[in-house]
Amino acid sequence: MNNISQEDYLSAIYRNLDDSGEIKPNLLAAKLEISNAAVTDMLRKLSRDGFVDYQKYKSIKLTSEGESYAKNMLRRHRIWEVFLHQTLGMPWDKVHDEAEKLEHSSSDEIINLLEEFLDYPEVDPHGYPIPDKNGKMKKNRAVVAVTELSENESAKVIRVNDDVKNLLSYITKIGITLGKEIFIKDKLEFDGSVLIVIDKKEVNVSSKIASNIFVEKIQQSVR
Amino acid sequence: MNNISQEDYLSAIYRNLDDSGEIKPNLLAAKLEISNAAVTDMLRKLSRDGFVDYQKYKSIKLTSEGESYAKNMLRRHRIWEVFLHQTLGMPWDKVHDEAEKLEHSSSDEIINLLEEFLDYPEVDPHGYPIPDKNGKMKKNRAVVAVTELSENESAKVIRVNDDVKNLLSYITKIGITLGKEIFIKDKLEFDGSVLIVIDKKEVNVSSKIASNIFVEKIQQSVR
DNA sequence: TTATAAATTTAAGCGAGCTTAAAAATCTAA
DNA sequence: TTAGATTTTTAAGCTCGCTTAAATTTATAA
Repeated sequence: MNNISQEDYLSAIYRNLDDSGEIKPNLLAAKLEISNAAVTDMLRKLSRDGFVDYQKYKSIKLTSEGESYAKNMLRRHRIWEVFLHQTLGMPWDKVHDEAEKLEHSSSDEIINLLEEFLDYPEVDPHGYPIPDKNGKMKKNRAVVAVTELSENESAKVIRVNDDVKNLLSYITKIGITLGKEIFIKDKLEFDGSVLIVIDKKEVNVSSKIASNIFVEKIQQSVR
Repeated sequence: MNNISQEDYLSAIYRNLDDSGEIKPNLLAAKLEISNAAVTDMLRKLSRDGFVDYQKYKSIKLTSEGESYAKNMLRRHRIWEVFLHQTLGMPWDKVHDEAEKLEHSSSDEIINLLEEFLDYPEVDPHGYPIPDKNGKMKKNRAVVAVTELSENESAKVIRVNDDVKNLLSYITKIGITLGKEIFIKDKLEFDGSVLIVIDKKEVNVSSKIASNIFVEKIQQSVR
């Protein structure tokens, strides 16, 4: 390919597919923050080049070629994120934007060398799995959003959505990192927010934020 | 700035300034492999934006802002080269092209972190000095091209031009690396080529290549 | 000095990727 | 079922960075 714009489209499509593996042009336009008309335009090109299945007024699917390409972009992105965070010590709420630029400018050769240097990491700094050279990717661990937890449950943070603007920097402020234990002290019906305990401090977290933090429940030990 | 094309122009201008700190549009067009007309076009924009001093039909100069910008691009480029070669083990004849892409996609923050990680390298893998954060750069070491050596002189390779296509991969084939000692066995008048000894093997090197290899003479010990 | 060559600019035009506005198709809810 | 809302496409137009061709300026060499 060799085209930043087309790569961005493929990435955005892949990241936002619905349960049936499709995405509507309208949502894609919103994610890319461009007009619907521009999306229509580009879809014709991506279709012409064999990356998407596209028919007028229909939802968009990726062809298998498009999917491999998108998955490879995801691989590049996440490997760069690991490098930036782990090797260079960049905070996890900054690596997404930087990786977004780097992923367009690096050959597969660099990515493979980086992967080796990093000793084949399995997840990025936000807990998302990294596709291997052949596009194989571990399934996301079976996690639930914090909104799904009940009162008095404890859980361990496994993954955090890195796609939503400013979410991460807020999450960082209240002390959440991967692996951290949290305790649900209270769930507030009227706005869906959750009162959680982190590091012995109580924080009220809005439902929007809680729905983007994914955890594994910790079995309460019987005393 | 935030513009790959303009960054490429500034880099190319800076890298190819003549002794009086100027470059002609014609040469710039050749280096960038585009038409003279395109250069004229872009020069107006770079001038409008305060990066170059430009008057119709005159040679191009960089403003101080343009020079800082270009020097920073050089810094980014060379730090990436060191990383690719030293940390990832990429051959020195491949790092230039890869760094050319990465240099446009990395914030100063990444570059500064990389520099620290690499422990403040002074030269890139081809022996060129790396500007520091403030744009300060060690002078190139006082070297001479291999074409300047006389018969029976020994010398140590200090720097190699990384700008000329395919030069490096050829140089690598005949065994030249930074720090390597060479011995001038013969100079052939009729074509300017040089017969040099590397690792006890004799190689005839054309004057074009020899003029791009820079060395320090080694004082012959008196026996 | 001047004719010719070379360099540079101007002019017209092209494709990519975007925009807004209007038209057409599809969805949704009474 | 259908009217109104929403989504999608089409159409026209913009900027950017490039091209080729022609015009103009500058450099060179007889």
